[in-house]
Amino acid sequence: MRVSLKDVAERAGVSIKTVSNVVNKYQHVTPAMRARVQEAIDELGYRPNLTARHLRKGRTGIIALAVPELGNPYFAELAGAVIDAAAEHDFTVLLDHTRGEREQEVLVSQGFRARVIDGLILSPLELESDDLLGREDDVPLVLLGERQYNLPYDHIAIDNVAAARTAVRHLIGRGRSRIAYLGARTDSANRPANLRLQGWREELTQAGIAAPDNLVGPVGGWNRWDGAKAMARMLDAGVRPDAVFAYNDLVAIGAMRVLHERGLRVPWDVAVVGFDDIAEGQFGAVTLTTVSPDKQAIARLAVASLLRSLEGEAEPEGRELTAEFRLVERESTLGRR
Amino acid sequence: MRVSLKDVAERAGVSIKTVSNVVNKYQHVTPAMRARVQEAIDELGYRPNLTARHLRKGRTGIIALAVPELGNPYFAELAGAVIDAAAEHDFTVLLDHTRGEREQEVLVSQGFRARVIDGLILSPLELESDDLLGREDDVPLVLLGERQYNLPYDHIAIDNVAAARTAVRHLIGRGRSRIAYLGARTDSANRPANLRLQGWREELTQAGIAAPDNLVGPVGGWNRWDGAKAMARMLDAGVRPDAVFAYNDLVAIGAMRVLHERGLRVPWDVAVVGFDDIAEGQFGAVTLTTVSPDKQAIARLAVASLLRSLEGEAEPEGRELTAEFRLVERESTLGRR
DNA sequence: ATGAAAGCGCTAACAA
DNA sequence: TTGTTAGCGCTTTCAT
Repeated sequence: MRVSLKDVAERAGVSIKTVSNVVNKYQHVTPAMRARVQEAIDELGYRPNLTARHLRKGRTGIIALAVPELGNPYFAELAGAVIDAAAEHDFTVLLDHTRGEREQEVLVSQGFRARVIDGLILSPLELESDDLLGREDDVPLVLLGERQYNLPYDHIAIDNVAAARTAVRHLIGRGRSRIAYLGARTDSANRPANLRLQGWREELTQAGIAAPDNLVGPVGGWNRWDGAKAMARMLDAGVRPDAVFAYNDLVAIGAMRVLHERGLRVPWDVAVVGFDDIAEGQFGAVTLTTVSPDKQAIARLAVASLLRSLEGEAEPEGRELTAEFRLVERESTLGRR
Repeated sequence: MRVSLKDVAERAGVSIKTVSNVVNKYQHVTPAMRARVQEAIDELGYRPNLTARHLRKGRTGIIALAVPELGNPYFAELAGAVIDAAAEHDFTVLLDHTRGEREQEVLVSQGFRARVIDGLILSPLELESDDLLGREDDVPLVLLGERQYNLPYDHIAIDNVAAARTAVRHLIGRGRSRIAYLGARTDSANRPANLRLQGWREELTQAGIAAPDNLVGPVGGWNRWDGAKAMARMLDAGVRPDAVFAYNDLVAIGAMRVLHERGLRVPWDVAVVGFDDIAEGQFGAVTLTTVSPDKQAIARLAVASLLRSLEGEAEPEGRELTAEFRLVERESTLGRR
């Protein structure tokens, strides 16, 4: 069996408390005593049992992060940022994925698998407000992403409408006028407004440019294939945009592949702007102009929000916390330099 | 404070044990009693404290996975597979990343951050055998990846030499004769043999094709930029391969970008084969031929290995466990169909 | 500065 | 079938 505090105490001929004091770097221990205990610790190869410590303290030092899927580089990169942000506060991260399925998201929010945690960061895709309304779990929760909820949980995102408008404005500035939006989810009727779609519409309207429905491409998901299919469908329908603003980089990349297959040149025939600034967009035959959310800031804000509820024991407030974004201009709108 | 078993027991007017029996779905409980206890549980909103259970059972149900970085889609996709494989056995996954830094890898292997775990899956990049030799941590460990160690820990990988040979054979079959290898790490002198490089050399030699040193491109890392720099350096040196076998897909993608910039057409001027089969390779202007390791199998084997040491309490054996791979042929060697 | 002892919430051996 | 009780290993008053 593993050595415990008691074993060390016996070996050193002192009480458990003293050993505990040494382990926890308590101030008032005589150097001699400290050395003696340390020797016993080293000899026995003692390592504290964190589970016991957690039970006693009521904290585990673990926070969970649940994202739709790690195969989406945005979430993988975000997860990396969260791990780093958590580590700064000596927290470690339990990772789960929901496949973007509502049922999975609900389970996670209720603490289905990860009940050993001090807090939960959830990035929902399908979750509805109602699902969180009767939440029984008392673990602090913070929400990430474009979806908006009117709930007593902090929500962290960038200003999606402003970001979308920035992207569309950039395209207009490059002389485009038939700007498509790729990535509308029209499958579920009562789905709340898509903020990026809204931003697209607002900016076009303000510029006095038409925003017809046939320039809005619906998708079944937000991956490369979904983008490819949506782009193909639009072109097959005879619609010929001179620019595409995609829900995210993956959709944009899928769309670019189809444009390439059809002999349409990016950006000359069709300019493309994505969203997320995943590393993949910096390579490929045509690098991708994209909205770059500050992932580090999002991660830091999320962890800080959790820490806040953890320390204050205050009631959750449902604050809207906003991270910065910037437009990164690359070849898919500028062309090769 | 949270409700505990005791609270429920009092409320229901039964003993703690009975409540525990109900919670743990113990067989021999009368339906009436079960209903009564369940009612109390629901009324009080009782949720078991897993930390206490863990302390008692000596197990946490958590395994840790440490990869170099989640920004590399291969590791992100692998992490997803591990999460799924672990979930099948009711384990959750704590994720950590090492940035491929030896020091971080050592810390993780010693249980630096994640000491609340039942097992550890580590995918090392820089770690040396010596680092693991004096390992104090008694948590079961399993190693992943190309590096080979002669240590009493299970190691899971595909047959890297065979995989590399398959890739090179494919290129030879496409009529290529000046096949470069991109991704040699020559920075640390005493680095063990690079199995993929070895496979490249073996296959060329067997085919009676020269394998000169100037066709071996050294890299500083295994990301897209490293691939781009290595490719550029080789071309700048006046070396003109007609094919490139890259250490992984990211290096291949970086190389393809440079080839594109220089007006060299893939696959006509230069064919490219990668390694990992990340989703990104299926898109882009030219889809990527690649060696596809069975990530699900790797994940399953890793989890199974951990479970084995957990249950058997047997001494670690240092088995070599091999997952399958296959070559996925795409446009970067076949051209557009 | 150090020790004694209670107890965090749970499981499991033993009793009834 | 259900109850009693002894810890799992640690932290933390309260004494000394």
